[in-house]
Amino acid sequence: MTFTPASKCQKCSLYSEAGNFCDHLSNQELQNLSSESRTATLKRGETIAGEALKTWPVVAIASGVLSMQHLLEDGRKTIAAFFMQGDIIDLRGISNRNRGHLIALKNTDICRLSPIAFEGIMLSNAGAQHMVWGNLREQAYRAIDHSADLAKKKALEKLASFIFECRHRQIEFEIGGDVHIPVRRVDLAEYLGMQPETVSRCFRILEERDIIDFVSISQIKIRSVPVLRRIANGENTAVNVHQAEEDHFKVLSFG
Amino acid sequence: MTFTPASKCQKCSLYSEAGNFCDHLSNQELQNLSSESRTATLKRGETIAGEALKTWPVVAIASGVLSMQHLLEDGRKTIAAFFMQGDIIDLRGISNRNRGHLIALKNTDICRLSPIAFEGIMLSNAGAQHMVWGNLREQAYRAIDHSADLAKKKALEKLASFIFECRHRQIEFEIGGDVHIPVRRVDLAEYLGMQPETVSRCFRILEERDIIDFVSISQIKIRSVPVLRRIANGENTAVNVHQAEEDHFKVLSFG
DNA sequence: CGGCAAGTTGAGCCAGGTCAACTCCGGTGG
DNA sequence: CCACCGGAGTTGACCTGGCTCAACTTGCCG
Repeated sequence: MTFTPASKCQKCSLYSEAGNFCDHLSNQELQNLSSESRTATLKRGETIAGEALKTWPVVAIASGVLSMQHLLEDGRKTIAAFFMQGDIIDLRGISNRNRGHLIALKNTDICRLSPIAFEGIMLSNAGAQHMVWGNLREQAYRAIDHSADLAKKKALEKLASFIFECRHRQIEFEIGGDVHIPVRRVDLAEYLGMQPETVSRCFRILEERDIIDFVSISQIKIRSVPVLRRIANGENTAVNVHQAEEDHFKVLSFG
Repeated sequence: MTFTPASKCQKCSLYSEAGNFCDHLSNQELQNLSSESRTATLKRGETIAGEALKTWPVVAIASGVLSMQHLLEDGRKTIAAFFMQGDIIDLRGISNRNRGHLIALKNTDICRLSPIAFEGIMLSNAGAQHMVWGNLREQAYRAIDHSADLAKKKALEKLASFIFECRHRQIEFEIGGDVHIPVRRVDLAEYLGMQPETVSRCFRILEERDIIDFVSISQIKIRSVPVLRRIANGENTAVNVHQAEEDHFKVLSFG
């Protein structure tokens, strides 16, 4: 029952798609890392147990979506971050404080990397180090940007930002122009700090104003990138186009 | 006019305080890094020019507070993250997108590290790599936690969380028990995504309920850590103590 | 084709935003 | 030493965006 690395790695996107972590490794490194690591598939709603994270604090995502969820005492739930294909989550030295839980939002393939093998590669393989370092920086600045979105933006603006975030993160060569929303409305609401009802209403507003079209519930087409961009950037004029029209009608009815 | 590393480094906290970056370097590394790097002092409100960040994208903070600020088109401003002593900000490959600006919130000493020297150290010095890696992870998870705070917490809960964040980040051996708020009310409001007026009101509520005391405007004493913790964790019972009393009065006046 | 989860729509309400007035405090100059 | 100033913080009164709750529609799966 000895597996060669190839058997589990060759069909894994972390190895087979350029730019991902395992793509940077030498055969020797891959062989070693592979034999010391454990793959798993999580179904939607499943979480990675806290115990498992202590011995396996480094998790690479091969496909799907993982979320970092925080739960308040009274049941309010927040999705603080999304992790997708290619992201490497390094929780070493973090588990002791009351961090959130890693929960799958759809079926998700992960690979728990051996911390020792991982650390060794990080010291000896400049290319791999560069990639992981860049990924972590990306995670950090993504979280910082997300904080900025949550802090002062209105619901519509947050949703517009989110659509751009999806577009930016999805693999380029997908269906031309369309943006894929990879999570349910509820998850989206928890990520953006709003209610599912509000998400629904805001989508409808964007649709009514011909800024986006729905191809399916999770697939949208941006009809006017500039307008959506201006909304995301908090430009009042963009949000108030509709408002201005209403004012116009009021003036008419008064005259 | 040749400076020995000692002249500018020996009085710098990045070198002199244990655990910071330069403390991990060999004399040779320090000498090299020092001669290739540039120190500077920013006054409150001053920013690091975008141009400078392209050639000097790695900034270490020796003292003071830097903020990452995002500006919306209509003037709304957000502080997305704080950076303090010991933090290393690595903006390589980030400046192209519309990230925020680095603005000092008080007089701040920084050191712009030579990217080349920095990269070299990261590849050869395991201890330094470990420290920087840990610091970046800390930044990432701090931002993720902050997102969780912003998303679903109420004003009072956010403020309580912030007090704990301050307590956690300040150097341990400071004035016993007191928590130092290192920024102005306005900055705090921008960080927590609320109005300065609301910050003020919430501080007053915490004070009225004997949960905190003000030693000075920027120095508070936590009188009940458990209660403050419960508020920060979003436990309704903690927030509603006051509410319950009011209900009681209502019942009385009705009877 | 029933049953359940996900999403949408509507009506009412409240936490916190907004605006304006006021206090407090450290610095400055006569 | 006091008068003055400007920036920071506080307080009060009012108003609204988005939360809440409840009913409804839609779509998926066995």
